[in-house]
Amino acid sequence: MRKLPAKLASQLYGAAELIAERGLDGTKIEDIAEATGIPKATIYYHLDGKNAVLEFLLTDLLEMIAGAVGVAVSSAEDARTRLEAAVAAQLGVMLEHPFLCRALVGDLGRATRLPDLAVALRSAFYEPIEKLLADGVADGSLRQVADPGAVALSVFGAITVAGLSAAVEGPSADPSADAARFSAAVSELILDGLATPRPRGGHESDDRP
Amino acid sequence: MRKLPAKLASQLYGAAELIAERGLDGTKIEDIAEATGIPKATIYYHLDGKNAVLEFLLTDLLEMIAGAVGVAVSSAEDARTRLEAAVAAQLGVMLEHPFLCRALVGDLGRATRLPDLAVALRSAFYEPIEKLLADGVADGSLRQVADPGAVALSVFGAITVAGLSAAVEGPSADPSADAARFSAAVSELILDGLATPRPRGGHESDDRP
DNA sequence: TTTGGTTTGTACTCGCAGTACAACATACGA
DNA sequence: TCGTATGTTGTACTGCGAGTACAAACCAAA
Repeated sequence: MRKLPAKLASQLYGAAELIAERGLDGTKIEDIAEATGIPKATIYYHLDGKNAVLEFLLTDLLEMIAGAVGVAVSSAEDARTRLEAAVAAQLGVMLEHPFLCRALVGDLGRATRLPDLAVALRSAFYEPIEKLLADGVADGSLRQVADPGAVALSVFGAITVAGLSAAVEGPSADPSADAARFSAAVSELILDGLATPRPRGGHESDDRP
Repeated sequence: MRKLPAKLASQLYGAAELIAERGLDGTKIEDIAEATGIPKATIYYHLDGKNAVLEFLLTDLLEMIAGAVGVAVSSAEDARTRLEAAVAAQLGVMLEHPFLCRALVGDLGRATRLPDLAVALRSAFYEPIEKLLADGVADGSLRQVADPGAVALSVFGAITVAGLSAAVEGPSADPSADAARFSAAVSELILDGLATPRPRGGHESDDRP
């Protein structure tokens, strides 16, 4: 349980695809043992069971996301720009780890029921956004909205679902290209909205009379 | 298996809260039997096991959502207005059935692995939105976006995550008020975006120099 | 009353998570 | 060199709970 040696940790990733594909329930500990090359007895020596395997993998993913987003968010730009960067960062990490993402969707329920993970989830995904929205109002780069909490939640949903479903579509040949595509789409949506009055970013051209 | 008598169906809903709370794995068939008053043997007579219980409940939820959204979408208004109505409809149903929603999040993985459900999920949530966006471009009430598929996905995410997490927060005293609140926030986001240039709906007042 | 669907209790099988434990490896001092 | 501590692994076992088998009711209709 404590501090899982690096070698084993890296081997454990071999289980991600399995879990992503069949769900944790559909995956026997023996399968994990076989896929990772770590014998069952050893797994149990270090980890408190199946859930702990998932927890380990997902914690890692969440930390990567939180890290990347953290960097994106802490630049000196205005909040609007940082929001775009955060979107790109989150989607970038997610698309780089499609199996982990799929495992996350697949066992989201379990994940939210593992207290540590629930916290990690919140701090990886939701909190940075919440903060950016507040910053944006302060620096004038984002609008004041009526219900910031609910909006932050939606923004979080927009980003995350895009990433998750991209990951579910199966691993792509060029994750970073996909990430760029999705991140442009998401940013376009959450910054400029869908209603017709002219956007302002400028990289658009929909003038047809 | 087929056509589960109405009486049993209604009793089965008694299992929703249980499943929402502990996840399907954490819920023994015996627990379900006890909670619903339907003896285990009878459950197995009609249903193909635990998954089928979940499938039954979620199919129902998804049909309710698809139905409500379907109505909202088929009015004579322009697409923008119908989009708002669809958001409100989806959130309305979701908040009316918090336990089912929680069960859905909790066992999303299983849900997506049950083929019928995956289809129902798509057609309840995603497809109507996709269509509305296209309609909106056609009737001029919504912008043309660069990547409609990805944007539709994000919109879907924005709505659904808002609803889901509202449901997870625990059942509210006044679901329809919450639904209205969330639906306003989501519509505000996806229609007008967050960037600073003036919104156009008009019910905003953030002029502070 | 017979027939055919339901309902339910009881008792069973069986797969798999988790545990126990013994044998072995490795390492680091003394 | 031994001893002690810490990891590694095989093997055999326990226990829980899903799903099954089945027989005995039950309840229409015909």
